[in-house]
Amino acid sequence: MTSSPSTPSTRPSAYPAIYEVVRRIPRGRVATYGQVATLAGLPGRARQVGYALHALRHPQDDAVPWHRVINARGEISHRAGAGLEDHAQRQLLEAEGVTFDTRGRVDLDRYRWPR
DNA sequence: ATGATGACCCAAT
DNA sequence: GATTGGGCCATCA
Repeated sequence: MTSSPSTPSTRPSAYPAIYEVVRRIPRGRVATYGQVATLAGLPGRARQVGYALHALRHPQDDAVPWHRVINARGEISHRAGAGLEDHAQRQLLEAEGVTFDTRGRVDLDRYRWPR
């Protein structure tokens, strides 16, 4: 792409690499924040991944399936005082065939991507 | 400019 | 298994 002259982060969503990786997660699979960070070339910066995803404002993103990103425990992470809106992520994953155990956790050995 | 927060992670206890 | 403490760095007040 003909060079992008440094593009200083003068505005949010300055993580094209992160969105690119998330976009690459196949349907019915999940990835952890740490994985996305590493795959995006930001090893150890898992927090920035979460921040970047939050910048999406959870719209109906088919372009960036944010719901396929979960934490390293296999659980869904959300802001404190999570309400009913947070259940959306679980429902979206279940709709893709991802199962949750009684504790609300996903079996990462089975659904983690890449394999 | 500093200080506190945060869709996190990991090792040690 | 649960808790504690350190690390990472962009964004907000």
